Amino acid sequence: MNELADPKLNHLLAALPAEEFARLSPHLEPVTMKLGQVLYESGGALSHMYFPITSIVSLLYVLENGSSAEIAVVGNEGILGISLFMGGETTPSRAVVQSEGIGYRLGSRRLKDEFKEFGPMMFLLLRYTQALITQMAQTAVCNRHHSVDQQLCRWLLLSLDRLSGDDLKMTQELIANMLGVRREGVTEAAGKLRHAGIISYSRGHIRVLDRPKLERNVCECYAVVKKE
Amino acid sequence: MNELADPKLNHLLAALPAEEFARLSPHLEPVTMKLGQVLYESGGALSHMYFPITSIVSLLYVLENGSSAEIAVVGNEGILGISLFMGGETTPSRAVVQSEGIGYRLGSRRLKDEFKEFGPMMFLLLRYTQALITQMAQTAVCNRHHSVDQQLCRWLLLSLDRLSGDDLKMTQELIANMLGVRREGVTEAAGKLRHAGIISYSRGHIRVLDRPKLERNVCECYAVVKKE
DNA sequence: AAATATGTGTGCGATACCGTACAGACAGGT
DNA sequence: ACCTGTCTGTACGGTATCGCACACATATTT
Repeated sequence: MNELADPKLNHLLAALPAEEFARLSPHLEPVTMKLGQVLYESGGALSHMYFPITSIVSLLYVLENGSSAEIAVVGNEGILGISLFMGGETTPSRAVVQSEGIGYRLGSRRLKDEFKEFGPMMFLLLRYTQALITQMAQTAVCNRHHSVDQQLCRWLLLSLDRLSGDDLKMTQELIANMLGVRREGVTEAAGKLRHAGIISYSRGHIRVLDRPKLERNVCECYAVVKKE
Repeated sequence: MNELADPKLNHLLAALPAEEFARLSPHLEPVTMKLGQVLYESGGALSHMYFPITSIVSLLYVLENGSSAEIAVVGNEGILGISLFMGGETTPSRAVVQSEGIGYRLGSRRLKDEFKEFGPMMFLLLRYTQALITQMAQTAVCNRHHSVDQQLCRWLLLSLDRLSGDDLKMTQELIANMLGVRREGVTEAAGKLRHAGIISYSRGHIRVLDRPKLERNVCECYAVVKKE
């Protein structure tokens, strides 16, 4: 990668006043995030905080028996590694790259120093954490009360919002992991959407054809999370 | 109430260094929390932060159609109103008193001032928030993957841990609201536990007879949340 | 070209939970 | 003692999701 993306494409970094950004930017390290890459393991130590630019990362919570559920999604609107400044050294969830792309990262030491300046960075991080909590809560109720069909719509839209095009590279198997349902359930729900002419897909490539229709199928949870 | 409880029975206040506690304590206002009382409405403004002593409060997330799910429980180990210092003026969830009791509260203005001292209070609050996030995440996966039976066990144990005795005052209807299931589902699950000699109950009074057995029925989620 | 791996479609029966309906048990007030 | 409201027990069909099994299609490797 010869051309480096502007760190300010991450909304959080963009919201930082010039002075703070200048102080931080020498320490920002560009990283490419590969599909399926695990940034944090659940219970593991955190060495960096990540600022996605074109990538999307899922926060998964994994049970002992291996079944899992997505509790939040982070794209260029947010950051990964909030536990770092919240006081824990470890994170309870696993962070998996859901859509390949680039981003920046910041060493934990540097981040903590910046946080302890009690400046704009701290308030930004806290406000984002608040938004993340909201997203988690909404996801939790959605899990409980809405059908797989609806959840798939929500998931597609949330992913789409964080990407430029109408394409996403993602197998039904992986989506099933995120939603915490069977792969067959996703196949069926996706089949309905395809039949309705809303999406098309094949072997790990999904294309959204009719976004307005997709939005008419989704549950209220999408709007709430989007507002963030 | 002539006799006032010691504010330090709240773990968070207890963890505060003497100096900070002295500064805060004149502003702590004792409150009684009645069963079913709503401390915060979802989307509403927050005037105070609450420190439960003998009460237990549930954080509920309510959908448009009225169905709800509990996303976290707070007793004397924690606080209510984290949105206050996280930067939002409103909270996304509804806070309902689940077990009658007393507590203290602190005006939002005073709290924010204290938070901005960037002292021990801030770090305590942040660490607790981290624990709360963990609890929310665990609850979310539990919702998705575990049976009503297991969730009821978890719920009973979590409530019990925050009380002194083996009794709780709580109808099956309310438990159902918390777990986001039908009342009949709770009746059935509770019936099984009673039949197994683990609990007894009648008209809003539940008594746990055999806690070890209850713990053998619960899912892993309980242990994780308890560790906090 | 053949062999293998990966992703998707489909078709069961099993089951957990839902929605609804109603009956009985108990508490409190008049 | 009665009425009324609240809490609990039970039943029944309906449905979404599960768990499993297997066929098929399309990439990827050999």
